[in-house]
Amino acid sequence: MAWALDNDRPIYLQLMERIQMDIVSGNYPLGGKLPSVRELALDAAVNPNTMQKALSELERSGIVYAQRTSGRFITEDEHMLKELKAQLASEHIKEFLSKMRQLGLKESETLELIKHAIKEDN
Amino acid sequence: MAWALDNDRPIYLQLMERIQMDIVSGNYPLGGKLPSVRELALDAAVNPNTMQKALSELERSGIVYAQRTSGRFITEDEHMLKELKAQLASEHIKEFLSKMRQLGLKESETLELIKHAIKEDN
DNA sequence: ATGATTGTATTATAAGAATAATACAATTTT
DNA sequence: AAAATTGTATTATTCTTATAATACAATCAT
Repeated sequence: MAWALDNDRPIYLQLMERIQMDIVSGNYPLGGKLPSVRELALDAAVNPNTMQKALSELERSGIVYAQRTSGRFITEDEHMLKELKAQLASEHIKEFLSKMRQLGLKESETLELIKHAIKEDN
Repeated sequence: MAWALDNDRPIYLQLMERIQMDIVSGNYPLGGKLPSVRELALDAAVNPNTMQKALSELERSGIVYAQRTSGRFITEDEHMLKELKAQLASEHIKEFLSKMRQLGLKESETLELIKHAIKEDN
């Protein structure tokens, strides 16, 4: 699948989020090896330096770790990933509800719209 | 209220969204006059040029219009604002559901989380 | 009439982001 | 042993964004 990047935010941030998503959702296996910087950069149609930046930033959160010459691996800490997943979901919900509130929608209205959208979506 | 800008996206975009929100939600009255560029820039703690850019961009969508020396006004087209509001809500929902799906959550789970968050929120 | 306020335009500067083109040391693969 | 692959580092260039400091013409308020 294409990487669907937009120009409104720094690309390296979008790469971070995408990779984080793929890890948390199990798209990349627990403890497994990530594709190399260069390979990921090719996939995303992005400069290797930009991908490198995204990955090294991800390391600071501990979700991945690099081994200098054999590659970069996903954490084996399952608990950490579950926590992260819950945290990301919580942030999305909070942000979404805030936006809908700012639009002047009542929570009941928002709930109805969501239900409706879910039905349509299939 | 402070304008709560972050550094992850261009400021002028965030200003546009904020002002659009305030208009659509009725925070600024239909057909009313907006504060001047300089005043809004002061409120937002932003350079006047940046605010000017945000406002002139907003004009392209027709939601506001400028009168060269008397100020800038909100459209009187109530129907247009309602359409815009519905469109923004729809976009937020679509984006939100997409993110939750990427996280690996089922729609039923998402729905439950939303209900839970709404209860907590008060 | 005078002074203040309006949107708008111009020029300059600084910082961040992204790309490009290499390079290197360490390891793994052949 | 040689070649390929790994993460990482370096230097340069371009583009966008944001700020800064003014300036101007038209209108409004006094």
